[in-house]
Order: sequence, then structure tokens, then C-alpha cells
Amino acid sequence: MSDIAERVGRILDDPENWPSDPREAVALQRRKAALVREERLDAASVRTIAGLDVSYAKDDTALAAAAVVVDVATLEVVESVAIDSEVSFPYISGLFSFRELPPVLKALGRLRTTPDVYLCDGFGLAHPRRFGVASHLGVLLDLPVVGSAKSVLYGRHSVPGDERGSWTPMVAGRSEIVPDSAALAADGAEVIGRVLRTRTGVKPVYVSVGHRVDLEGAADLVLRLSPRYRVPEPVRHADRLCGEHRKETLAARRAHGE
DNA sequence: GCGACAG
DNA sequence: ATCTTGTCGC
Repeated sequence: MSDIAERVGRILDDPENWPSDPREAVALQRRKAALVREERLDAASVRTIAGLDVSYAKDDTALAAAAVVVDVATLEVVESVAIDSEVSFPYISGLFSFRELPPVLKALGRLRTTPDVYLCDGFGLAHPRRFGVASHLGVLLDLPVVGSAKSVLYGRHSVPGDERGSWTPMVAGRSEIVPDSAALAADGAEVIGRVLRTRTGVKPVYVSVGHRVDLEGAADLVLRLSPRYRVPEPVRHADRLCGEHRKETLAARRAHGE
């Protein structure tokens, strides 16, 4: 068993980590947000990165999670795992990680590879309490995690230029489009993330620091991982894999008469 | 109180 | 997120 698998087991087994009440979950977020650290990440030095995602059935009957490790230089898949699990927390915007992390951690525990960085489909600091899923995972493991989301939850930002690579800062505040978020940042507003155009003429993604990375390095990495699709490849692979796995699990259950 | 609301 | 057919465009 890998070192990570052992740590993951302890994290999953500790009931302190998994409140069943949303109010307690919010209190946990406020407590643990203080543990998030920002560290410089040299995107060029990252060899492998694990993309993480979860797939649900609409009626909560089945759930699957996947972790796909990709070589940053070649974008080749190094290793991939998919697992099935049960729903243990409702979907509540802002408390997303209490629903997604148990299955994600279970998948990470099955990985033989030890990736340099993890990439979540969601936010880190760009969260009302600065504790989105990427920060939550990062603090639990004390490892580098980047958040890359497909829509906004929280934060004010302006629209970046149309070209791939264009970006604007996201600053603290209720979700809103503003004329010039860079000016707000220059005036001292708290920068919580970055709106990044990964494909020319296509809706941008929203990058934020999870834990032990910096925004510059996180955005650099996400752009490198998105040479042909809007969503960075590790997350895209994980998304496809857990979707397939959930359907296969459901088909297998039906074959056994359930 | 009202509206917004990652996946 | 999921369910779901066709359709518009490079």
C-alpha cells in the first residue's frame, strides 16, 4: 500500500472530517480555511498531475469517482483508476467538497503513482469562505492542489480577451461581472482566482489556488494542460472515465437483478 | 426577505 | 451533475 493510501484511509475513517450537518460543515470550513498555504509552483517543474472528478446519477442511486494521472510534458495518461461509492452528503452549493471528497479520496487511495500536483474540477480560494474543494483536499492531504472550475460561484471579474491565454483576475465579492477587475486588484482588492481563456473564442475557465501552489503557477499549469480543449486534459479524462464507470456499474447491477 | 448558487 | 435529439459550424 502506498503512503498516500495509508493517509487517505485515516482521513476517511476520522468522523471529525465528515460532518452530516451543513451547519457543522460550514464551521469546519471556517476553521480549516486558516490552514491553506500558498507556495510558489514552477509549472515547468511539474512532471505528473492527477485530474479528479465525480459522476452522479440524477436520482443519487449511483456514484463513481476517477483519478487520472497525466504526464504534463506529453499529456499522455500515466495511470487511471475509477471506483464506485455512495452518496453521503447532499449537494449544497458552497459545501460541495463534503459530497465529492469521500469518493475522490477513495480513488486516490487506489493510485500506485504519486503525482506531483492534483487538479480538482471546482474552486479553491475562489469560495465564499476561501475553502472550496481544491483547498479542502489540499489541506487534508497537505499536498499541492489546483482548482479549475467551469462556472462561477463567488467573485467579481471582468471578461478576458478572446485569445487563448488572455485572463483577468477574480477578486473577492458576490459573483458579478465588472468593467475592470484588474483595476480593483491594483487598488488592493483581494485576488481569489483568475478567469483564463484556454481556447480562443470559447468560454473561459476559472482557476484558483487550492493549497501549496500560487495563482501564477496554477494558471500556467492549467493553460499547458489545455492545448486543445477548454477543460484541462487530466480533468477531462477523469470526467469521461467516471461517467463510463458509473454506467458500467449500473449495468452490472441490473444484470444481477437489482 | 430576496436572489444566487462550483458539481 | 444528469436526462436527451437534433443541429449548427469548422
